[in-house]
This record gives sequence, structure tokens and C-alpha cells, in this order.
Amino acid sequence: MAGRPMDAETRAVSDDHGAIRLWLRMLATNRLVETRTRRLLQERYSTTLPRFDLMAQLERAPRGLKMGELSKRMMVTGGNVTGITDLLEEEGLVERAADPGDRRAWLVRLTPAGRRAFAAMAEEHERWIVESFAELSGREMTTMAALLARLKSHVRALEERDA
Amino acid sequence: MAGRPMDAETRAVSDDHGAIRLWLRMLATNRLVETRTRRLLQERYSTTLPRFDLMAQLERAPRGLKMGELSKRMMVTGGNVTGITDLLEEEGLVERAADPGDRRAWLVRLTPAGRRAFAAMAEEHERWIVESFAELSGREMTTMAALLARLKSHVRALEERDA
DNA sequence: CTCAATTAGTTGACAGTTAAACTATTCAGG
DNA sequence: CCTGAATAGTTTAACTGTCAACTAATTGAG
Repeated sequence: MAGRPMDAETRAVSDDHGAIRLWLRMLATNRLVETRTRRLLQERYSTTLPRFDLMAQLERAPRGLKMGELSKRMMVTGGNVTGITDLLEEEGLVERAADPGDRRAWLVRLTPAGRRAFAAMAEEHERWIVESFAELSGREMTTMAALLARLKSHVRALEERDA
Repeated sequence: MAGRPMDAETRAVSDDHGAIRLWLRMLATNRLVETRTRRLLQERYSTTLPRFDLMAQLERAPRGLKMGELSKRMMVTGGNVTGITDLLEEEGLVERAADPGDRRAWLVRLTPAGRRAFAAMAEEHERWIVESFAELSGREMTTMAALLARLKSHVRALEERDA
């Protein structure tokens, strides 16, 4: 039973079903990249991943997004979006504008300061990610993205079935 | 680098580097499977993913684990492990036993009730994961696991370089 | 038109998470 | 042995996240 050295995740998992093994490896890898990104965002820009994520969504939607659209795109609950938006608003990086067509809704937009702050962060953030994924060839990244796309829509279908 | 103009939607998709696209897809897929698993754990066993995860680590280490080992294997900080262990201890599912060799440390173990509870959950949990990943063939899962293994150790190396 | 059902968003309670400061113990060089 | 540095774990503050209950506005069936 003595073999070559293994890291914790490898050891923990080596006798599980393939699907479990893959899932645990996805979790571990994800956590690793996420922790690294969070640390860098904190060190370089004193900000956090969810705030960066929210701003990234807004940057792609210059006319603004309703809270519910943010919630859907970020895949988090509405209450969460309310909180993060509150903080970004206090920091002057986003603003809530009235939605002319629906008085219940807001249109959340980046302020000019928010757009400037995001541009600076986004460039460096992209470098970090490119660096993290530099181990994989373009072809391998394409393969993985395709497998993930299928997995994602399969799980989404399962969820809709249960709903 | 200057190209012809694009509308916002096109730019959002095609300007992104392959690494960013892949990373966003990993995040989304992960979140989807995680949300589903969390929901099922809550509905069927009134428990949570971190508690399940901690118990899974202990189940593989019958002699118990020190807090620090739990922290390393779960890839979370020590304070987090303290909190989750406190709750599981209140529920009677794990216990802190003194480490005979080090009075600073605990050996955390599943109680008999914890072992029973975990066995019931684990079987069903494995079914959920197998079902989620049923879209991929065994060969595809192997491919993806291999790519993730390389990605993981690359990022781990980056982290060690920075440290 | 009217009102019940739905939808958009907020709030509050609680769990999970991190980073940093702290306590207690162990370890190692002198 | 002593003592300063390192290690194991806990605590605290701030933030992220969920869920359920709530308010306000919209919608649609009759």
C-alpha cells in the first residue's frame, strides 16, 4: 500500500467513483484559483471577488441592469445582490437609477469612477487568469470548455426537472 | 490591435481571452452543481455542504484529524473549521478528543451517531453526483480530471512562488 | 375597473468564510 | 534548563451567501 507521495485531495479520493473523483477535483481546482484571485484583488485593489464580479456584469451592460438580472447573471440570490450593490454604491462605484418602465425596479450602472476603477482591475485580473491557465494549451482549454458546457446544461436540465 | 467596431454584446464574448472564458465557465458549472447539492442536502438531511464535507474527511480518517489537518484538506482557514466543528459537536455528530502527543491540538472524530448519519447521506450524495455527471462518458471524465490535475498543480506552484 | 396573484426588491436571521489578533503549547539554540 | 520563535487552535470583525418574510408595484381574469 505504500506508494508514491500524494497530495491530500488525491489521497482522499483515490478509491471513489469516477464522478465523485472528478467533482472533488473540480472543487479543489476552483477553490485554488478563486483563493488566489481573491488574494490578489485584495492586495492590489482592496476589493473582493463578488464586487469585481458585479462590476464586470455592469461593464458589459452600459445601459444598466436590474437587480434581478444581476442576480441571475451572478447566480446568487437577490438579497445578496442588494448587499453588494449597497456597498459599491457607498464607495461611489455604482449607482441605482430609476427604471422608467417599472417603478419597482432599479437600473444599476457603473459610475464614471466605477468604470475607471474597473478598467484598471480588469486588465490585471485577465493577466492573473491567463497566467493561472497557462499550463493548458488552447486546444486543451477548448476541450475542457466544451465538456463543461455539456455538463452545465445537463445539470441545468436536472434542476428544471426538479422545479 | 485596432479593429473594426463591434457592438457591446459581440465584444463581451469575443474579446475575452480563452482562459477567461474557460474560467467563467468553470465558475458557473461549479456553482450550479454546488447549489444543487446544497439544496438536496438541505431538503433531505437538513444539513449543509461544509458540514457534509467535514464529516467526509473524518470518515476517511477513523483515528481522527487535527483541526489543522481538516483545514488543509478542506482548503479553508482554521477559524472556519473551528466554527463548523463547534456546530457538529453541538449536534453530537463529531467529538474533540485530546491529542495525547500535543496538548495544543485536538483529534476530531465522528461519533457513532455521526458515522451513522454520514453513511446514510453519503450513499445518496454519491447518487446525486453520478447523476449530475452522467452527461459525460467515463473517458471524458478521465480527460477532464487529468486536465484539472495539471491546472491544479500549476496554480499551486504559482502560489508557492508568491509565498 | 377591481382585486388576487405575481413580480422586483429589501430586510433580518443565521451559516459560512477570511484575515488578523490573540492564547497556549511546543521546540530549538545557547 | 531558558527563552525566543514557531505552531495549534480560538476569537473577532467584516463580508458573502441563503432563505423566508416583508413592502410596493404590476398584471390579468372576470
